[in-house]
Amino acid sequence: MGVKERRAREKEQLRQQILSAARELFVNEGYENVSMRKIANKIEYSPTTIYLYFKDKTDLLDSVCKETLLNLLDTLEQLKRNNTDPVETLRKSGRAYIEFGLKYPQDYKLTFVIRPQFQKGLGLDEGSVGEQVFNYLREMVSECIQQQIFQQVDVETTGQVMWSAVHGVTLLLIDFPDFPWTEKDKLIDTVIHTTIEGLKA
Amino acid sequence: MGVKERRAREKEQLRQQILSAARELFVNEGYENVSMRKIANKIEYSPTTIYLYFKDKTDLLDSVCKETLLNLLDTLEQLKRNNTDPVETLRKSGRAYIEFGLKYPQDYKLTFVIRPQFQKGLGLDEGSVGEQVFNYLREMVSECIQQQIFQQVDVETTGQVMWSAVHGVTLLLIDFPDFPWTEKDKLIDTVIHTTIEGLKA
DNA sequence: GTGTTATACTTAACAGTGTTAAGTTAAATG
DNA sequence: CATTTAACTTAACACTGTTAAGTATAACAC
Repeated sequence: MGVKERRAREKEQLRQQILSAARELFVNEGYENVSMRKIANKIEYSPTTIYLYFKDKTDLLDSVCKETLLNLLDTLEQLKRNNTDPVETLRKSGRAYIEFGLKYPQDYKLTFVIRPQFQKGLGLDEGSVGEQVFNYLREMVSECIQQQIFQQVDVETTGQVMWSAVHGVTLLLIDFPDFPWTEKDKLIDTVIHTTIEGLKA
Repeated sequence: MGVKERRAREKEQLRQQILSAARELFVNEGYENVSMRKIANKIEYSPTTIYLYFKDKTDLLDSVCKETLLNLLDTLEQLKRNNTDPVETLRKSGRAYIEFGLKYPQDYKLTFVIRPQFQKGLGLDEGSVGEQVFNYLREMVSECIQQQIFQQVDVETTGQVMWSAVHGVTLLLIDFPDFPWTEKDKLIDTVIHTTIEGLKA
């Protein structure tokens, strides 16, 4: 009975094709400026075919964002491998997070800014990839607290403060590219350094 | 020759009418979900009339955002009145900034997130209201540095770090209302406190 | 008061949007 | 080979931002 499996494989293949066409267009032209017809043209199918694979345009957005979060998670997880100093690991994680956002600015905005506008349900539900990313942060922060490096003992609050800092600088750098920023790397380092020192104090 | 002046006054009045109808709709229904026809209906004019007062929809957005920035600037300026301790003033300014964002979440997003997506030119040009807001921040930070309270001596970097922190927490609280945040006020206070302590260290 | 001009506004239209219902083609099953 | 089923398309609906052309009215000159 290999037929059904081949068909399923083909379906999955087209699904992926749609997804990557959508991502490419969303990223290059902006979510609002991409029409279902544009995506359809790119993959050489009729527009309505997409609706056989995705409920609607926001479902497509959802799936693109989920992929982005998986990529982010993967990037972060790779840092954990050789974690010696917990503070150094946290610092590196912060850097990696921001750099990820700057490397894929449109994907980042899509995931952390555009998506919430359309899907009130945050995508941080239990077991979701979004939650896994925040769990990673919790873990990093937790180790710093356990070693009594941080004054603040509440893991949740500490993690949220850290997230605020990196999220803030990432979005500002993306959204206001013409602003007379301090040298980019210096700004990023100072943001992370300041936050960590503040948590120590 | 009072006629021309009356006419000008009437034009300005309609312009304001359009603007406040647009703001109300943008805020309540989201920029994307508001059509020119909707705005026109609300003010009981034909859709094309709007184009006699605003170049296009993004121009309307621009004007709404400018008003928002003026409101924010006004809110901040009022804090400067009785400034005794510069650190305390900076702390209060940070709080006021975040609270402004949370009080008018849609206006905040419109100004600091949606607008940059449509208008690459940031609205932080010389002499703009946006620049005035950042100048306020510069001023606050500068006083802390002058009194040698902050270790970091670069006004620009310090200001940008501060902005990152408050911008970040504001947007996170707006965009992920269902996330299990620490008690909101505690989070805000900790973000500001951490950043300021970090800058001292 | 009448004719002319400029201003303010509207109507109609274009090319595009997300999405659905109905119709068609082609492949797998009996 | 006939039938069922899955995959895909066509046509349409109600909407979008925006422009060109047309209309009515108010202000002006005489």
